[in-house]
Amino acid sequence: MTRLHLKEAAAHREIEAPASGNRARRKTRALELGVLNGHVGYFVRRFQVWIFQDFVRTLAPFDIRPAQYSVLVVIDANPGLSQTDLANTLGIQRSRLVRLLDGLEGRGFTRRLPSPDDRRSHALFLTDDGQQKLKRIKTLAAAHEARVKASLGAASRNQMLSALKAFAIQGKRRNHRPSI
Amino acid sequence: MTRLHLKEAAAHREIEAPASGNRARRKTRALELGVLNGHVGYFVRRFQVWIFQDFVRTLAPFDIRPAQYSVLVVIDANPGLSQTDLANTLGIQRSRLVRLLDGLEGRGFTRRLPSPDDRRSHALFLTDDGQQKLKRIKTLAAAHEARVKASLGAASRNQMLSALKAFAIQGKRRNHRPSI
DNA sequence: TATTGTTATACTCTATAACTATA
DNA sequence: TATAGTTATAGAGTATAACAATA
Repeated sequence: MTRLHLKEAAAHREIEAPASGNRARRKTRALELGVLNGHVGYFVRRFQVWIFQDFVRTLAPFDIRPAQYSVLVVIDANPGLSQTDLANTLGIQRSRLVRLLDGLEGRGFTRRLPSPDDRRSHALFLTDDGQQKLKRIKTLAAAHEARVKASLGAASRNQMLSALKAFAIQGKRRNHRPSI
Repeated sequence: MTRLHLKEAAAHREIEAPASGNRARRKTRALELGVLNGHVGYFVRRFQVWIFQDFVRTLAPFDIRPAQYSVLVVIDANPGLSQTDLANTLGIQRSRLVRLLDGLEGRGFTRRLPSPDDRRSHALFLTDDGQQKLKRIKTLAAAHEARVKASLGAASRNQMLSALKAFAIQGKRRNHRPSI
């Protein structure tokens, strides 16, 4: 307890100090991350936020967010799939997918057709317009991906991608829950 | 357009098929990820969600979430820092940090003391109890991290960590905004 | 004028539970 | 009984704008 207080006091003093170490007036202290340096999750999260920001910015002309993009892509790659299958594939809640599809359908990207063999479920398709727009969307997404690659370095990017894919595949065995 | 419709029809037929390829009755189709396979962001996001889920589950005895953990750790490593410095370090909004600290302070983890050299700002500290609890919290967090390492493989995990750190450091030069 | 902490608002997203109509 | 789609709710998190006190 005593030691802790001394430690606090010392650090407190540190910010009281002139802090003229760098240049004119130091605006931000150099901060320690402590044990966060040993947590992959911390850096993964920061990276993910940055990626999403860049994605949203890049896709702004189409007003498409990452989740919407993944929905469009998977429907395009698996026409006629059900909402449950789509939700499970993407690791999102069925209930969340409903509003996601409502939005995309309202904007003319997707359609819900009656499933031919189960009257409870829908068969999902892209509209013709949705298909055409998706092509252009994919071009912008590719530009985004190039930026990711550049900011990470091609080698690291490729290593990371295969490591994460291995994790994802392994995850299918890990549990059967919607989230990975 | 014709080709697209044919493609749709073919896939549609696929789900109409008996689908008895695997075992008794196939519950979920094997779905294609399409171009998502080329997007790091998709897999990073899935990984990040899994990590957070595991973290929350592991830290449940202390009811501590990732953001709260990172706040505690950085205050512990930089006693007396200001809210703005903390927010910038973690890449979160100043406005978000307010409620985060309200919660932690209400639970006796942290304290806001008046800054000695700027009456606008606060100097943040852990309470004695907060320090003691954080030690035990770190133990659980380490167990979580071991699980991350195991599910990723030690080699991939280390590569990923250093690649993400390099990205984060580079990001400090990239822009001065709070988000990385 | 600029910055610090704060309040407020809008959206996105995760997590759950429950309901209906089908199976 | 179980499943598909849906509705509703709670909470976390991002993004943004504005305000009072202080620099």
